[in-house]
Amino acid sequence: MAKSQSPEGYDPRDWPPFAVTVDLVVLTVRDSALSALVVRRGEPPFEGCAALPGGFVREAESLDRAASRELAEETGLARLPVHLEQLATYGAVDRDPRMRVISVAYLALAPDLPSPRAGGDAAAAAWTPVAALLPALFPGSPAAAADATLAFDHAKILADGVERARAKLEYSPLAAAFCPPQFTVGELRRVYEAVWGVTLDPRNFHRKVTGTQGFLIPVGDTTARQGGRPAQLFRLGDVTLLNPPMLRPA
Amino acid sequence: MAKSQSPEGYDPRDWPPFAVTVDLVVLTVRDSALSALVVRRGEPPFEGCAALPGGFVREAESLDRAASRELAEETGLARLPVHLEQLATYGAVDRDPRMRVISVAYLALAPDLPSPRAGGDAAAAAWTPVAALLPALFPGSPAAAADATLAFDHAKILADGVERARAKLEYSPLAAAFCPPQFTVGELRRVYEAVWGVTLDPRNFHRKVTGTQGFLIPVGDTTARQGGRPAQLFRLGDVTLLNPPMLRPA
DNA sequence: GTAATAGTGTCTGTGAGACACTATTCC
DNA sequence: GGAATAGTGTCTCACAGACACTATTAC
Repeated sequence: MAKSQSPEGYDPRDWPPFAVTVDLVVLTVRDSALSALVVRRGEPPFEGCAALPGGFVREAESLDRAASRELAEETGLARLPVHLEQLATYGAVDRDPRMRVISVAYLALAPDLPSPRAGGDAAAAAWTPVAALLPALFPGSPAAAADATLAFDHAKILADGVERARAKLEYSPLAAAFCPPQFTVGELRRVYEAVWGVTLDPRNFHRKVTGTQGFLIPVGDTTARQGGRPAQLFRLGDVTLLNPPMLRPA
Repeated sequence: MAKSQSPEGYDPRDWPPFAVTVDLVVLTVRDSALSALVVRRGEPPFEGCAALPGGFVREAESLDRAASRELAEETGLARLPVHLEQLATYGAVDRDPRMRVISVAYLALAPDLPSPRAGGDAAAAAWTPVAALLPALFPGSPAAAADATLAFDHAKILADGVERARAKLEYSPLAAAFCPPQFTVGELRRVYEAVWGVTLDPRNFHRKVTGTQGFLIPVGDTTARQGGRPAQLFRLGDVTLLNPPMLRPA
């Protein structure tokens, strides 16, 4: 930004125009499986492939606003109780064969929504288990289905998003973004297990998570959503950083 | 990217053109102070302010290539022994008063280079202590000088870059990117102290860093660059993740 | 000698993981 | 009763931080 050839201001010839889009990695936990929102492409290139939802940034909106607008459009829900943060930007010259596109990817974490999308958009978005899209991230999972190939560089973007989510669960209370407002320790544990792709000792997990100051606030009620002994309900506390962190097993 | 109004392909009217730039947060440790490379603006807006080096992305180069090209131009060095990674993208509507600019920021970590810049560019880049640019990041440092105000949203970008560097020192061997190819434990400790803005116990630091498998490889030689008992020289090992991590003091 | 830096040893508290055990529900 | 989930207690090992002590240089 400091090196224009015309020091008095910007000459349009100085800067080649780029198309700027936002792509969304929207994750949730459904049936104990980490799942991502994908659309089905109906036209070339990559016709028939799965793709991440996204769209062009408008002239008068910030990147953050473009991301939340696209998220609302794709899910059909206006006020979404989700976490949304910028992930990274992808700008390889040939990432879109038609033209030069810079894509700013965002990561969204959502609780298991009753219906993936109720709105009336052309390409219906659907939840797909990440293990089917990127088997390499979940060792031991079956090979990817043929129709689970992601278009463009979206496999890389999704992988980066999953890795970001995995890392954030360690030192932030973000796992609760996958849960309803009130949840049990067991539900929270299943989130960690689904995102990390591991199994955790329920007893150590319980002791650790309830012992971390400010993470979980008991609501005082109990529930028996899973069968077995009813569990205490909690809501998320106000910490932004977990201390000590929840470390992934080595 | 999935929601063009003209499904057969892209119509230029679909996507408003944006200028795309890269901005660089280049950090080094000079005289035990974390310092950043800044240029002095010679024209409005923000005339006379400090700014991060950067420039427009060219039509046929990737974002990563644009960043390393700008870095080479600003430092005047062709083959730089630096770490370079993408930081984040800044796209507020009014971040540049003249036009809509999307800026992809990159973070570079460099050893203390003999001369900040030998090349012949208009705005000479100079190393400035981060504590002078962003006193809030270093509690106890004197207030910022008047000429240390950063242009545009560069204060936020620099703060994000410093925070990224601080976090990466914990779980990656990236502190060595601030050191020459061979270095002592004391030099490495001064890097941690400068970046984190803390003082560390030299004895515990030594035991911990030499005990982390794969981090430091003894070269077999010694040096007495600091006066006092000569210290062993090490080179960086081949780990990419420190286990256990070097945790910042709470 | 003193000052300065390098490096080792030892103790103590905290926390992670393994796992025995009890509690409360549904069937 | 048995199966399933919730929750507590206890043990062991690893590591972070505090700090005494020795080692090797420059002056």
